Amino acid sequence: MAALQPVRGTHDLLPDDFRRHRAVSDAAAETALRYGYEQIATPIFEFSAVFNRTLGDTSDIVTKEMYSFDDRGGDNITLRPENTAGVCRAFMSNGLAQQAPVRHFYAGPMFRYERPQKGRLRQFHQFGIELIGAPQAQGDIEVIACGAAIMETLGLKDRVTLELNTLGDSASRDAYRAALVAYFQDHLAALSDESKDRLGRNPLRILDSKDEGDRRIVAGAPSFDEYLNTESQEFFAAVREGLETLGIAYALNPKLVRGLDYYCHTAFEFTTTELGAQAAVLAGGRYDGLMEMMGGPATPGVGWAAGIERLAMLADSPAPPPGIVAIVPLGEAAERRALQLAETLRRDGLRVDWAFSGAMKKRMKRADKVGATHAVILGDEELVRGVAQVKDMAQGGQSEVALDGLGPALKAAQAARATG
RNA sequence: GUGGCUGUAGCUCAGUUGGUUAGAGCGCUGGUUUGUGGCACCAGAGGUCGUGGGUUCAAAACCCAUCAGCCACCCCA
Repeated sequence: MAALQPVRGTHDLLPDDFRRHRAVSDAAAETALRYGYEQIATPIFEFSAVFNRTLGDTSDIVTKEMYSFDDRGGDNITLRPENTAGVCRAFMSNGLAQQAPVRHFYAGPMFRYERPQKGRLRQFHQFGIELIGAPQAQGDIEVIACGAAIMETLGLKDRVTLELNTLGDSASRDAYRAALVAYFQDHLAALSDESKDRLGRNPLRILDSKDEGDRRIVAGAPSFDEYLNTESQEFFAAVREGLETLGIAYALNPKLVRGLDYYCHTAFEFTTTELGAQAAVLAGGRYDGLMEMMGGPATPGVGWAAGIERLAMLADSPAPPPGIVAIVPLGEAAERRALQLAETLRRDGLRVDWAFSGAMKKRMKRADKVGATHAVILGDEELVRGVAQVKDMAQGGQSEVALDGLGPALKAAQAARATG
């Protein structure tokens, strides 16, 4: 293993990458704030039980993808593979039930030991929102609307589709699950090995199998509609009606299933066809049973998580930060003066770059390379007179400006340039 | 975890049926005289050919292993 290689499935975010990354999370945060959500941060690691209990002990995430280890005190710790469980844990730890309903959003790294692919990393970043303590369908609608608004802000509205399904309440789901298991048991021999395995862990997944043989069997499987009780049907109808009221287009996908055990009722996913197998770009649902699974009081919740890297790949590349200014001192005295000058300009709110060495030509070249709007040329002669030559890098023109008031002058010049 | 494709300078890639000092474009450095970038021209630096074995007189090219990326499955954001 090459020591200078990053760990498999991780990568560095260099300025260009990071700008994309930031553009996505900033846009999402700004939108979430407008929906009344506030940012929180939970620890990157939790006691393993937080995830074991909530994600279901048969899910792939828990059984083979968690980064778990014993710490020096002997506690079993896990690097968070997702953040909903952590947010719920925080909700209970901090007694936030008093303030319910509570609206939170988060952004940060998650860890899953998966086989890397484009848009699938071992350390990846999610942005997500959670609405806790709201059992009403309005909650589902709001949360989806917020997701849709973010897609729109990122310019992805026409490049993603919202897929929607209901998993019903736990009574409906248990009944359906039992019926499905019974049905598939009868056809066990014809099922693919993978689906045989799924039968024990997550039978709903078989419905979405890509295996030819499975599909034939699935065609005759009982349909969820027959098992959805009135309450669940009404709830789903309310969600759909709300989305229609808001003009949010969606496609019903009865095969849309959640991988994690805590979901019920609404399940949704914004998907794209532009990222290969990694189609889901923002996905979530309702998780009314989660808090109880964790040993707390029954508390309803809805939320979603979005893959920041995936969105960053789809969204337009943001422009680099504008308006940097380059200082070009000539000679030792000027060099010393430049130190102060740079500081002053920075306090005036300008972005300042300067090469620490090199002849004028080299420094001018650098000024050009970093995209400076202006070069502030400071030589011995200017120094005595308390002025600098300010060169407009785009126009090529140059004028003399007094060092006092250089900051405001540069800002004015940049502003004029930006508008003109 | 399963199957497949790929791996040559900082980047994108070329490298004929294994055969002398491994190439290009971009980028980088320096120069085209003195305190002025972009353009052009000239010159230059930079490569353990992913890594480790093996076959061969000879391997970047063939074989094996390993690591990494990518694709599909799987899983999911």
